[in-house]
Amino acid sequence: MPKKISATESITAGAPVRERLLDTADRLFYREGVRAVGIDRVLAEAGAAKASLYAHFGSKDDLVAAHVERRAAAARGQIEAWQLKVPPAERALRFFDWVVEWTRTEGYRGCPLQHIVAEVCDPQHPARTIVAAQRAWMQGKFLEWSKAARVADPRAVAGALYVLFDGAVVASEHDGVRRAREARWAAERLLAG
Amino acid sequence: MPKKISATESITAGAPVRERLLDTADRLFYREGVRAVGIDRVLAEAGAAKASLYAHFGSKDDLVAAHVERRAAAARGQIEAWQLKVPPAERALRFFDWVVEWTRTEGYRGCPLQHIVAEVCDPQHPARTIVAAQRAWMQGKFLEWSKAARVADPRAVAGALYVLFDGAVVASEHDGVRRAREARWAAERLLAG
DNA sequence: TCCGAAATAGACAGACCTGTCTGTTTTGAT
DNA sequence: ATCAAAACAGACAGGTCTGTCTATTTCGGA
Repeated sequence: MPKKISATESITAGAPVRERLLDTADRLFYREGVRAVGIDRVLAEAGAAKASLYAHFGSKDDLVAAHVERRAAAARGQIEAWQLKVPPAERALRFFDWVVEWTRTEGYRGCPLQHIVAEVCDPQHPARTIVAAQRAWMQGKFLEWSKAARVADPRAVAGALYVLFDGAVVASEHDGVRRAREARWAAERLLAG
Repeated sequence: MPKKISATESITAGAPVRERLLDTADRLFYREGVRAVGIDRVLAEAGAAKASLYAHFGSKDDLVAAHVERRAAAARGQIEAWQLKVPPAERALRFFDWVVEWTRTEGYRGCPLQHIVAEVCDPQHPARTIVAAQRAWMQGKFLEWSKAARVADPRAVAGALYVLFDGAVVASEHDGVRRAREARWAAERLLAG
């Protein structure tokens, strides 16, 4: 008799258990928050045993960190790939097209990295160090793009663009895509002047 | 023998119990998050009995909502008062001075209203409706100030300023006041052009 | 076919959570 | 001084949480 496959675990059923756990945790943690989702929910929806989770990840905190690292790495990968299709001088502005697309995606609920900082107040938490690293990486990108855009003050513009980006991400969570578009409009004016 | 006063409850000890509870909840919820703080913590630090909490607030969710409403009302009050000291045409820009001051305050940890949306995924939660109302109010303010600043496109500028505001608030939580200052710099350029 | 590694199932401990309920003490107004 | 409302103290129920542990099953390679 074939192994039973429940509706909730159908997406990654059959995959190695570590992948199944991370896929499920990633989805639930983003959708409902890392504190609201317990281990048992993840195990049930992943169709995995508790011992497997602790063998692969060690603790819930480390599972949360793995989820954050996966999201961060995915974002870096997408941004790097997207970059290649855009001339360097246009990247600072057209990055906001990428943001608009992101905030338009089904089930968009804001930035998981921002959420972690809201949910986990301990700055020593493994997930928080990943967030800090990602922010440093993003800061570097904004500076690189601002320089390539040949603006008068690349450092100031890079900082302003980062604020616009953070704002677009969180404001779109509340008010919808219009905020991401407004951020793009603002970015255009900052880069033009 | 005088009533014992513990160190943690010293700030509002002696005040009516409802006020004591709300003060304590407000402080703990903001500092550690509404899910991380249980009512037993609130009761212990407020020096109150459980029955008092449920008599005055009905449930933890309603206590959370009261905390959010208090923060929202305090922000409205501060902004209305600050407004009076600034000529209408300068309000859009100089609002960001207010933001800089806020993000400089001791123990600043971002916007409690943004945190609520990250922590509570149910849009029907009483606290979420308060957040939505506050955002509508802020949107009105930005539009009013943008019109008074006599910019070419007040609606677009108002939207951009709101994104900058959200961004300043969340980015300063991660990276410190510099982000709020960068937001002010960007606002100045948006309002000048 | 057999063996070992990996995964599963699930009981269990110990802590914490919200909310209810009972009984006692305090307090303030008459 | 008396009485009623309010607050306190704390047990209790019923649930959830993370993490550990034991025992069983699955499965691929030699």
